[in-house]
Amino acid sequence: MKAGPDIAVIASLVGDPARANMLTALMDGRALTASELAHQAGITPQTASSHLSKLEAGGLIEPEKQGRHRYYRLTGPDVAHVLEGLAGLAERAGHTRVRTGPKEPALRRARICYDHLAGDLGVQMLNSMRSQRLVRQIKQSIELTSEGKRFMAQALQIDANTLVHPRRPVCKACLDWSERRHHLAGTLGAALMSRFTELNWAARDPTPGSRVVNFTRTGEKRFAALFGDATGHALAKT
Amino acid sequence: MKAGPDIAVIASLVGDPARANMLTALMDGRALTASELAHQAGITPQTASSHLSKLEAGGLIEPEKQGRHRYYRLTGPDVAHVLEGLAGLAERAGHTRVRTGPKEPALRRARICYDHLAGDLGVQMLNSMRSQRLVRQIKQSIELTSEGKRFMAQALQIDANTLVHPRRPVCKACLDWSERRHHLAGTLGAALMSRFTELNWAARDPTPGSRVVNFTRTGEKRFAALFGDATGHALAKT
DNA sequence: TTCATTGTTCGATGATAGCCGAAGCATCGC
DNA sequence: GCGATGCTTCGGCTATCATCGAACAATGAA
Repeated sequence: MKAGPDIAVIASLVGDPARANMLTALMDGRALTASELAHQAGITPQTASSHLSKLEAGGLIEPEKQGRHRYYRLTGPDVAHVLEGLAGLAERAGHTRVRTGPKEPALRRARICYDHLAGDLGVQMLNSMRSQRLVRQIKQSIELTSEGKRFMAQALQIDANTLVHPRRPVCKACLDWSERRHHLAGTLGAALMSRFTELNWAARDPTPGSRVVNFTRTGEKRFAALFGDATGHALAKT
Repeated sequence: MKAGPDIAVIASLVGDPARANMLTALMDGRALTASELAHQAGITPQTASSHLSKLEAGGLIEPEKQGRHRYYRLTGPDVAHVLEGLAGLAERAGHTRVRTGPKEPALRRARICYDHLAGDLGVQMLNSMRSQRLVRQIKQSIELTSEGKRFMAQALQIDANTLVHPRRPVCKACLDWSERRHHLAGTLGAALMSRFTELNWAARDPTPGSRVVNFTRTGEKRFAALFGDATGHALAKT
């Protein structure tokens, strides 16, 4: 008579409180690690692992391995839209919820990730480079366009030809620790960071062990002039 | 730490296969009886009753009592949108489903409901009257506008003043047995039907006990000229 | 009234699924 | 190499919840 589960299987995935908490934590387009999602949902890692594999099998989230971590994000904006719709119905029915807060503002703003720029400004830079078509991103791999090469030479005196390295890519998308979006790694990312310090636009914080990067006033202006503040909006797919 | 159920409660309502089947059966905006929804879901009436009260408590459906029956419909187009979104995600994940078929075409087309016109044409007539602003509908109650009175007098020689009755309203929305949308009842509905027979536009089927109404060729043309074929689209609320 | 139909409530049963402890891989840093 | 961290798999426990039988309430028809 009737067909299989259909929308019920998807809805039941969202229907579990633990999974729903995970999904709402991912709604802004960021990617979170499995253990963070477990913490968000208030469950142990082993339970979270079970939930995450179910969500992945249902096509709601997709993983990205990065070292020991496993980052999860929503598979697309349509998933977020459905979640928003459900939240709307829930609100209409009288249910509410709370939000989380930020922490460590300086570290979130700008910091060193190995040898390149990370944090809010790092993500912002890559977003701007994408929208200016300085780079072209196919899946995980990024490459510099011809306009990008011109831009690097002209604005920052970086010769793209000197960046090629036998064991390291020129451009690489690196998942950002605080923003949970990609910023630019690779030899270009490193070259940009060292250029910023050479030009006195920015410097690593003197406190030993700190990874905070402090921008000077003029440095921040010049940076903004080159890489705007094209703050990617919430649902943009990294 | 975390707030209440939030979207999980809503999603878990849709997450049960039986409830999901009920909701998808309601997605086209029609209203169905409790027992029909039970049949759609393949469960017994008592189980369906439990599900329906939960869905109603969750604000996804709303009931309308009509005689012995209890018709349920979605509370609004937003519910249907969320269900569509879930169906999209389910389809993307590889799940499918089937559809039901029609039956009893003549009876669905046009028939007598007590003393007025029901079926596809009955629903069509009320829809057309609404879009022509001949009637004004507030909630369940319908009233004839001044244009409506003019229209009735001019096109069909019906004097609205003769329709008032101590114990029966002039206009009344009556839930349609086959279409599951409203058609026009009340003294106006009855007057229209008898006028149609007087004008030889339509006649009750001669077979004893049949409630089918047969329209003549010219009758169908005249009827269409007055009440167009403003087929209400799926998500229009009744 | 009496009967039939529709829909509800109650109670018991059963199966699904979330949950965690313990152990097993994989990766990173030393 | 070693230990630490992050994540997964396995096994068993428990609770929630869908399901149906039976009885009850409400409405319409004869």
